[in-house]
Amino acid sequence: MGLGKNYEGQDCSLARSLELLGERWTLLIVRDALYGVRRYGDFLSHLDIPRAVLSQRLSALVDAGVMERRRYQESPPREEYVLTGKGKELWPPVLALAQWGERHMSAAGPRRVFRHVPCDAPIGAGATCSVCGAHVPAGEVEIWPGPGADLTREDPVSVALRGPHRMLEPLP
Amino acid sequence: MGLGKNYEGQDCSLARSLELLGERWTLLIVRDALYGVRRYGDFLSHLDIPRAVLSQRLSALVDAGVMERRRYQESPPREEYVLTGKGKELWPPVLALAQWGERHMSAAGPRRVFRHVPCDAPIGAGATCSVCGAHVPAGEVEIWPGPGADLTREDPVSVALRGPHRMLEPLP
DNA sequence: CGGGTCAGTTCAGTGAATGAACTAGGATGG
DNA sequence: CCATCCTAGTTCATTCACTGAACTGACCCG
Repeated sequence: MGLGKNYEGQDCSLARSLELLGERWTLLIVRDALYGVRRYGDFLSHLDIPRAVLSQRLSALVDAGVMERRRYQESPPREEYVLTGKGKELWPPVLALAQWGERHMSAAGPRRVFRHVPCDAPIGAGATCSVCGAHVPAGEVEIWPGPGADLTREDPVSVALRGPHRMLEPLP
Repeated sequence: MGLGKNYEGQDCSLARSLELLGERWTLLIVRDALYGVRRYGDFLSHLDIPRAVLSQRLSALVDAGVMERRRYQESPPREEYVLTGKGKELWPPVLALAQWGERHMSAAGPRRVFRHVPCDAPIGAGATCSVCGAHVPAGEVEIWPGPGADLTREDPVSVALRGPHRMLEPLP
């Protein structure tokens, strides 16, 4: 998507968001990051994204302050990408889009189920807990495979997500 | 975005949604439709979108059951595009993305303010009313210009949005 | 030294977006 | 009745972005 090139005339915060997030692949990268994916190679194998695009998108997310690139070992030097606070706040829109897709685009039932850990209760509309009713931050969410989950993928991230997993905890 | 071409390997409802909604311009068209825009020419002048792209996107939205194309006058024959129930349910994700943009991408303050009409109260996170706490459907929302609004645009939709407007009501 | 891994970059080919011009059905006005 | 205008598109050449494959470079292991 033409970064900064087009949506500029739009008098709308949605357009501001989409200049960054509306690019192909970008929201899927953020979703994976929320799940806990941190390494270049894991994004690559889980998303099946061209390497050049992944590099460009990660740089854009870092430049926008949504992710942070940091060295997690010195020898050999290895970088990881983690969400900043700004990035973690993308959890409600990502969930809202996923829930819409689940209701309207997914025939086989939910692929993933999200639970509020303190309440051990499912999460409903607007990222609120169905028991305590509070807005649930990403860190209090556990991801479970749902009935519509695809069990054929063999990349490390897909394999790790066959069991429950706390969101934002490193994966795999 | 490669419709049906790429995100297919993705085991995720978000990817299903993005195959349709992740294409350039599509969510902005949905936003305008939520505001009440219905006619080809109004989308065109408000969005500054190439005609060919608008035609393709509207067709895709109609094919996906998000919008409905219908004749609103016979002579001369004129078509309008209105959101279906499935389309109106995109209001929570659209709002969530716009709110994120407002918090993190908009320096000048909110461009638009949304109010829950029965309660006359602002709408908060998760498309819930800040007074009654209920989930607010798009039809109960009124749009007001906010402090960051751009008052220089002169297309009919921008002009109409300088005053308050009930969402989904025909615009302009 | 040879082979392997990780994290990228480079590059040619393809497909989509863009803007301008064109089309078509009907209304409007003199 | 002819010229012009309006709305809603389609067509087309150009530009741009995405894609997949190959390549680079830093480092480790045996």
